[in-house]
Amino acid sequence: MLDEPITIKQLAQMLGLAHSTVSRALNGHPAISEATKKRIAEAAAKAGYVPNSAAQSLKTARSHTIGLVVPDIQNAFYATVAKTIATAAADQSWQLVLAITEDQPGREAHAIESLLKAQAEGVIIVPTAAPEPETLAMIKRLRVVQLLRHHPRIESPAITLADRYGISAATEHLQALGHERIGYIGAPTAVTTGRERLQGFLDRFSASPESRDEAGARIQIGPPKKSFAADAFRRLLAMSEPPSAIVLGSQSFALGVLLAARQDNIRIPADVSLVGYGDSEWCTLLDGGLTALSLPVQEIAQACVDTLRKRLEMPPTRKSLARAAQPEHIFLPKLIIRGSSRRRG
Amino acid sequence: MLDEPITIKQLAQMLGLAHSTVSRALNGHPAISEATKKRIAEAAAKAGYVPNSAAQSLKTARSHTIGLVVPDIQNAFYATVAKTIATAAADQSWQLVLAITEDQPGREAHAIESLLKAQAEGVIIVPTAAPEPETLAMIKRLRVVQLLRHHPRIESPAITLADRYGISAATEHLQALGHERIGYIGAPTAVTTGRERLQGFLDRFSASPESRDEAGARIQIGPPKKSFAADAFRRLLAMSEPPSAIVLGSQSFALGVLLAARQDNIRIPADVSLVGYGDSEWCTLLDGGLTALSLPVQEIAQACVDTLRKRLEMPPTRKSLARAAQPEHIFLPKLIIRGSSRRRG
DNA sequence: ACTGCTTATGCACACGTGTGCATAAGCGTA
DNA sequence: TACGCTTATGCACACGTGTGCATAAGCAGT
Repeated sequence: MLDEPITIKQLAQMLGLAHSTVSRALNGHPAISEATKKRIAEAAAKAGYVPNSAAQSLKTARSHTIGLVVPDIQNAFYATVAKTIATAAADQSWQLVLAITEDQPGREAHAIESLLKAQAEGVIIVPTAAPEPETLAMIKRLRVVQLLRHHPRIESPAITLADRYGISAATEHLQALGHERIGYIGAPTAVTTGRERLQGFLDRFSASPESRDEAGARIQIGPPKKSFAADAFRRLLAMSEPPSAIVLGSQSFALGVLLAARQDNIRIPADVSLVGYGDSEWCTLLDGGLTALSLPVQEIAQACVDTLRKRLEMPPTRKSLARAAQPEHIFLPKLIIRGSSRRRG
Repeated sequence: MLDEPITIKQLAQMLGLAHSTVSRALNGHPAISEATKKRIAEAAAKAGYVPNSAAQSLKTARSHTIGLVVPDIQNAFYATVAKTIATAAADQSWQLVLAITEDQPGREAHAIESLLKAQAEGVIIVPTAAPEPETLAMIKRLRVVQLLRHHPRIESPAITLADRYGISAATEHLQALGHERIGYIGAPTAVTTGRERLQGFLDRFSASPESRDEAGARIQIGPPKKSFAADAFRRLLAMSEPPSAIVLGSQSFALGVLLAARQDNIRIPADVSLVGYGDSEWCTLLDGGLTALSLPVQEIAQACVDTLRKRLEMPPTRKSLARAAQPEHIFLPKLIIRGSSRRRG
């Protein structure tokens, strides 16, 4: 900003050439002699010439821009995804535009509109529970890959987790340890992930209507915040027949529950067994560690990149894009058994 | 991509108007009647018209783009900064371009060049230890705010931490508890932060050359990785006269050290006292918690945004920008005393 | 000398948008 | 009717870049 940027025309004038020749030389056009190319390249470097990508985008209709739209970058899962995508983007000379929705459809709409204006070539998005109709219309005009959540009205490949299976396995693990009264703290069911996970929990109580009703009474659904987890945990333990084990349905809950337990002098697993959702780096720091569903974060992030890249290479016909709109990758969470789950004693 | 984007000309043609009239109407120009404005706005919404920001940038010489260049987005500190900046960016209708350097000058160069091409209006950067000369030249042409680190050859305001003071206070705390043999695990001194922190540690041993030499022998410098922290911790404890307390000089070290201690059955603080750098969310999860230097992350992130915004409003004259190049904000870390530091017994 | 072929370069236009200037329409006043 | 003033709209150009086409130069073959 201090120095006005140099344009290709000025550079050409300095060299006594037409700007078209300079353009071709810098883009490696075969019709320009090596000697001229070299001379131009050196002058460009010396003058600090940098092409204006707005002009390039306008002319070539290629923005070299991709978008990443996530609810929360402070979440370790999304941070890992962001890192993987940012690295891949740099390798491909893409520009990565980051938008954080905090699960608010308004912010989501803003992000998508901005990416549409910028003619983004691809977008990786974790959709909110209820995107605005305008947002859905705009998303149709972008090449999208959905991550984790899968909104029914967004036609695009989706990279998802077998959440229902995972929570079901976690619950089964507790049942196998003799626990009968099992609680569940889960994220809102407005999004697919929340629904799937709750369903996975309920699946383990489908034997009789009574057991199902009983399990239903020990369900706490709320926002993925530490504070909610702590409150929900205390509510569960305050029941007349409190659970002897609890399944957590979101990454964000483990810490809140553990801190509440520590404050209230509840011993894990002596008083309550616990299964968390998603490994945290501090999982092994507790005595005995936290039993948890481990998510293949790296693999998921890589799948995002690979899927997006494949999608970018596709011809932009309605047919081929629609054909590839089926969910492509479903990853399995893996139950890692550590010290926080123990046979009911 | 499925539907070709609609241009303002097509929209104008549909309405039987000149595209200039449509442009003025959409931008709220006073010379267009309210009735016409309304008609145009409705048609635009109906047709899903979205202006091409490349063309807008080209014409108006405003990119509405800012950049964030950080070493590592998985680090909680940078994640918080990213969140704050992303939120502010959305509020201002800026587009946020994220680049991750992993402290590699090559990646940094790539990021800066990309932002320069995109005519970014402002950049928040954590510079690497040794930016390439070309990178420095390019940075001169952008409006920059430096974060945490302060490279001497980058003329720009910097938001920094009083690292030397902080580590010095942490060391003093341990000395006040009767510890004499104190170890230090620190990040490389090629960057300002690493140097300042080490200096803060050494400051507490400047009484005599002997004490200084002795302290120097208990210093471990290496990459900010958990694995290095664990190794360094073990090396310190394997000394013939091992330290009774250790100061950690980077966020990334606490977890590595704690896990190594757990594996080796070293009790904290019974065997070794510990002071960490930076609060982690799990700090209070340990028995008694981790004594640590708490960083005002929120405030720092907000200062970045405020400083950048102020800088963007400045007239682009060399003088006014240079005048504002002095470091503007220095934040104080605050020592939070928890259970991991105890009187030497 | 003329033709044909390759190589190297310039001219002119296009991309989608914003904006200074000119123009047209409407309307009241002399 | 002619004039001036306001209001509403269109024309034409510019932003920086890439590219089809034309042109110029060089050179070999008839």
